[in-house]
Amino acid sequence: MDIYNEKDKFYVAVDCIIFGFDNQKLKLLVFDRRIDPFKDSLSLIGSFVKIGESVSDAAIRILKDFTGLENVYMKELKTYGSVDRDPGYRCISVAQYALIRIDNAIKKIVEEKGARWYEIDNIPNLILDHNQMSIDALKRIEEVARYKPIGFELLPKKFTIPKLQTLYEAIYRRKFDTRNFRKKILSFDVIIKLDEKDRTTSKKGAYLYKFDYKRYRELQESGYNFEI
Amino acid sequence: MDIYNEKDKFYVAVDCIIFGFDNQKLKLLVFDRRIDPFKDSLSLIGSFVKIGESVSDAAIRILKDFTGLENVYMKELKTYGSVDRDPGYRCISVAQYALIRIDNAIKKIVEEKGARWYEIDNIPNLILDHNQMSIDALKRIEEVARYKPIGFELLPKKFTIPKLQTLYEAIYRRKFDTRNFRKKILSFDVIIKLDEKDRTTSKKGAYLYKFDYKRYRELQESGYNFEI
DNA sequence: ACAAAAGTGTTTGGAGTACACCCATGG
DNA sequence: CCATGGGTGTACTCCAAACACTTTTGT
Repeated sequence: MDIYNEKDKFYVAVDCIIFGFDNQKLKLLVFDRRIDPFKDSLSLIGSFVKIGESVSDAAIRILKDFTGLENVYMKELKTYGSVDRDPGYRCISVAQYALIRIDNAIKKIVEEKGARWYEIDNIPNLILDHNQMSIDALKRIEEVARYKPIGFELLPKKFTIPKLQTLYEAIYRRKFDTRNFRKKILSFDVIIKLDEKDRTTSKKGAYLYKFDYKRYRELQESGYNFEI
Repeated sequence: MDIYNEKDKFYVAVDCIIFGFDNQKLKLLVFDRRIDPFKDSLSLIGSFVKIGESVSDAAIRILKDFTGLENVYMKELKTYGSVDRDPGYRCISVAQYALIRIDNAIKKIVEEKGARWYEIDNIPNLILDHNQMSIDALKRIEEVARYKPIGFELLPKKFTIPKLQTLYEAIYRRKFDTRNFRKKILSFDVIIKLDEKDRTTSKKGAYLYKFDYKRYRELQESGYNFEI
């Protein structure tokens, strides 16, 4: 074992599966490739890891290069390592999924970069194994959302409970009962009611809340379970 | 982006975190390295992925080479990709965790290979980031065991309910109530009672059961939840 | 007969689910 | 004044958790 053989060296790529929420639907960020290989096809964003860079740093760099975003919720999904996954050269990809807030700033940035949001049940053909990555990432989000409050990563800093509910309904593709949903969310005791209302979606207006990261971490340390 | 640079090529390793259960404690399989680098240190098993081999095939090959085992429950844990994780050369490792049944055959094999089982809360110093891998894998097992019946992978084909309970107590490091545990396990309806008894641990003898993989898959397809 | 593990039921509290109406406001 | 989305309470069901004694049999 442990025989060093120069032939057995690989390109290592990072591909990012980026999800956003536009207050209605859960969406995937897809890029129109302007350069070869696969020019004019659709793909996720990705790039090779540089030899002097950690895989996670590469992921952060790639996300920033393509979207301008930093401090984004991003986690490793899994490694895609089949021999023939990329016909051009032998390359393994460490896929990462990211959750971002869609606001006007990001909207503009991504459009400039030739990107588009697609609804998750209407994803177009992507290059290589990028469709599989998207499917796997979506499944992972469903799993993770079950016991970690990742939903807040997709919402603006200030959000209303009805929006939060719409988000979870988008993730799980089913409706929740308003009263039960509120009860559950509030019972976690990790969101703080603000004195402002959001009147953009109703005349009455809905109270804005913010996520209490500090309290969340406290509860998490003590083994609390956020199962939705 | 996508600039091919021969310099940016990596060795890709697979390291396997192998857990076993000896009817009492959950244990980790650790190897005494007989070759350089790190000769005479302790480590997990691992090797480089070959250029013509998928990452998952490499994992299967490595496990077989070191333990002789095939058809083992093995899943990807995560990728370890820091720049300085291996001082010798730039190398990323795709760690995999595996669950195996400890029987006499495997006992003999692993001893011949210079391997030893260590109790999970008494793991010695391992090379590189292998201690971190073990910690991460253990945490993952706890998570997965919560909603998938992976426990059966660690037990003999025929097992008793008290043994199954001991296993879960080893994974979660806490005691369960006998009556509630039985009730829960039997309610899943995925184990089949046999006509034999195991009398090795008591005079009365405990009925042996086997896992019903077919039924398990059926239930899984229909979205059943095996939360312990 | 006794030690040691296997096996068995019931009660209780809390959480999930189902369900329908009033509120506030802008137009 | 009415249309629209926001917000609230209760009853029922079911599952998890707590809890103690009997059975079997080798020694």
